[in-house]
Parts: sequence; structure tokens; C-alpha cells
Amino acid sequence: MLYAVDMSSALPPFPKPEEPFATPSLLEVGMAPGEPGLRADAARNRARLLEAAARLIAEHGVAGVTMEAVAAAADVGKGTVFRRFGDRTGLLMALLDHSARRLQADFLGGPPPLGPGAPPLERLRAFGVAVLYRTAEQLDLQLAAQPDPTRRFIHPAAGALRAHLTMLLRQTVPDGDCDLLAHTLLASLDPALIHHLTRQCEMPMERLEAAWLDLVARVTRTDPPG
Amino acid sequence: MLYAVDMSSALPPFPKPEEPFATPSLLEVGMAPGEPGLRADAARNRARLLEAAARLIAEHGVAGVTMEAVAAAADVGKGTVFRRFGDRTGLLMALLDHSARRLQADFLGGPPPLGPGAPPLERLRAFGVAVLYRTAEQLDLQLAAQPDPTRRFIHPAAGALRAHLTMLLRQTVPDGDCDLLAHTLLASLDPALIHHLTRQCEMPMERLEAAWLDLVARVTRTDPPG
DNA sequence: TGACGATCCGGACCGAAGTCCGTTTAAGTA
DNA sequence: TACTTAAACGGACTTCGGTCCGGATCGTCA
Repeated sequence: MLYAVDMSSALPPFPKPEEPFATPSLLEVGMAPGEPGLRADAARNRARLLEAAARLIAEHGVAGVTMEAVAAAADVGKGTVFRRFGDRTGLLMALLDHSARRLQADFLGGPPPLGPGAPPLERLRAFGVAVLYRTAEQLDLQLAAQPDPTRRFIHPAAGALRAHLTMLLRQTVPDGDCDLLAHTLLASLDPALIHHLTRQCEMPMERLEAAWLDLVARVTRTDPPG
Repeated sequence: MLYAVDMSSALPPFPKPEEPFATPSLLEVGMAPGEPGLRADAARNRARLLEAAARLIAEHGVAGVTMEAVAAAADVGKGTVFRRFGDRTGLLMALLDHSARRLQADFLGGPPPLGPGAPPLERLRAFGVAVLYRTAEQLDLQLAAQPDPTRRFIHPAAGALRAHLTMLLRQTVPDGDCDLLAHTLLASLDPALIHHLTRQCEMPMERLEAAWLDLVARVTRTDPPG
């Protein structure tokens, strides 16, 4: 509610691009994405655009995904791409949408230790590891899909991760500012950081994984006596 | 050495833009910045450009700092701006350079608790608080000066902060992966995050400060018995 | 079926970052 | 002072993200 103002004021001139993760509640995961109330031609073009974008990525890497190129490859006008996805990161986010929803479904309703059933601390551990490997898998795309700094934390996908993390923290670290702790923990799983550590510093994923587990252990540790 | 390759391969066509914080060692802080071996005209233009950029920011905000606008305001060709600063973030970084060096000087050689003399844990606390408030002061500029994700961690200014933080951590958390811990702690002081928390969530700085102190306490806490 | 209004389409257009290269100039050297 | 050359200059040019708006289309309701 706080940033609703910010978002609408920065909105494109079009009626409304596409609200990512606009599904009413986090509960109805698993349904096919793609905005139900979409005119037939619009829906068709949306699908074509996503397909074209995916093809371009496969052929020329993320850098090859130019708004014009996608439009051309989908045999559609450039304006259409922007109307549907708002901007370039919106398009890239949409490509990640499926995987994002799957992850969400996994930690909301999947089997333990990621899903409910396991003790919170274990879920916390599993959460980080899951995010870590998912991010590593799609690193280039995740990196390119990163919106500008002023919107990074507003995006619903990021919000969902954070909300879940906060919830787990509340069950594990009842004292302590769980909202901010969640931000910090999530920051340590940031795609840009993972990129830097694995590709520029050449650290193995195992080390990042161990660091996550260690971090969780430290953060959730109770006060020493005295 | 690892990313030297990356950097040079992504370098502009010019001989070499301007290496920020290229000063041989962290020890010689306090000297006037501005690349010593610079031809007279180049040095003059550099100064003019920085002055013009600062003026533009004062008048129209960071958004008003267009490469062309700066060039025009400094009565200089556009190419000159790029040759000197590499790209827009390079220019903005240069504007932050002075404050960055001051902070660096403070924690390298200033009075305790920030500088040497205080116990590491206290320096750690003071470090975060100092970074926090410095960032908050120049939030817009810091935000705009943020380079793209693939260079965020490579920049020498960020490296200096991280190196110092790592050093303090080694003295405080001898077990544990201090390099990665430093990354995590720094991430919790990220300008984009501070912007989000203070401006979009309207949290008071005191809360962020408290969260930093709490985080440091948790991370440096020793194992509970048992 | 016909017509109407909301929605969507397309591509010309714009602004700004970044590149290129022919020209100029600072600053040693004889 | 005249010469040389590495360095610097400037601005036209390219590319790409994002905007605009007149015209085409879909879906609906009579």
C-alpha cells in the first residue's frame, strides 16, 4: 500500500502493462499463467512474444533479446511488446515467471524440508539452498531481468520470497527484526552477488551453500549465557 | 587478478578511461584525487566536467545529469566526457569519490571507534553505522551511481569497504567464511536497500541502525554451550 | 447480423548512452 | 624555435529503450 503510489505514478502510458504475480492470493499456485481477461489477439501475441524471446535467448543469449528483435521475431509491432510487458525487464521477468511460481509452490505446499511439515529452521536452510541453485541455473536471465534499483524490492516475485522468509524467521527468531533480517538474508542470495562469487571469483556453489547454512545458524543462534 | 580479464575486455575504445581509486595503496589517503599524469587541457576539462555535473545535480537532480547536458554545461565535446569517465556511472562515481576517500581515511586512520584503537567488534559496529548514514546522505547519487550488476562488486570503492569489513571480521569471527560474511553484511547496507526501506517503507534510520547492530551481534556471537 | 465501444495493433518518433574517427594540441626533443 | 607524436578533442552517428496516436479488431448486445 505504501508503494502503490510510486508504482502507479511510474506506470507506462498504456492502460496497464501486465501485473506480474497479480494472482489474488499465493494459494492458487500451479494454474497456468498468462492473464485470463485478455483479448484473443492479445493472448496470442503474448504467447508468440514469449516464445520468440525464448528462442532469441537460446540463439544469441540474453543480450540478443532486443525489444525490436523480439517484436520482429514474433511478427508483431514494437509497441505491442511494451504494452504487454511494460518494459524489457517485464518481458524477462515473464520468462522467469514459470520457474518462480514453481519455487513458490514448492515452499508453500511442497514436500518437506522445503514445504510445510519440517521444523522452521530446516525449512530456512532448504529455502536458501533452493533459491541459490535456482538462481545459479538461470543466472544470465536472472541478472538481465533485474529491474532498476528503485523497483528491485517492489516486485511481487521478490516480495513473495521475502514474505516467506520473514514468516520462517518469525518462527525461529522471535526476538529480532525479522523483516530486516529477511532482507539481509535475501541479499546474500542476490543474483548479482551469486554471479560475482561464482563467475568472477570462481567460488564453487558448495561454498555458497555452506555459507548460507552458516549464516542461518549464526542468525538464529540464541544468546550465549551471561 | 581474477576479474582483470573481465574488465579489460569490457573496456571502452579509448586508451583507458579513468581508474577510480587507482591509488597504489590504501595508505596514501588524503591526497587530492584527479589522476596526476593528465595533460593540462585534460585536467582542466575534467575539473570543468565535475563542476558542471555537480551544478546540474543541484539544479535538476541526478536525472538531469545527461552526458550531453554535462558536456554542454562544461563547454566540451560529448566524447570528452566518455573518454575521461568511461560511462555515466563513472562520472557519478567520480562525484562520490571525495566522500568515499574520506570515509576510507576515517576507518583506516581516523579516531576510534571507527579507526584503529577500538576493539574489532566496536569498529565493526561503527563501520556499519558510518556507511549507513553516509549512504543515506547521498542516497540519490549513490543510487544513480550504482553500476550494472556485473560490475557492482568489482568497483574499487566497494572493494575497499569489503576488504576492511573482511579484516574486522577475521578478528572477530575467526571461524566462519569471513569473505562471504563480509559480502552479506555489506549487502545489508546496499544503497538500493536503504532507499527501499527508508523511502518506500518509511522506516526510520534508527531502525536500520539497530538492525545493523543486531545483525553484527548475531553474526559474531559464539556458539552456545552444548 | 450490424453496429458500437473498449481494447489492441503497429511503426514512426524521441531522447540518451555509447562509438568512431578525422582534426587539434600539449609537451617533450633537437 | 621547429618538429614530432602521443594524447586529447568534438560532434556526427548508431543503437536501443521507451512513447504516441491514428487506425484496425475483438467481443458484445440489440
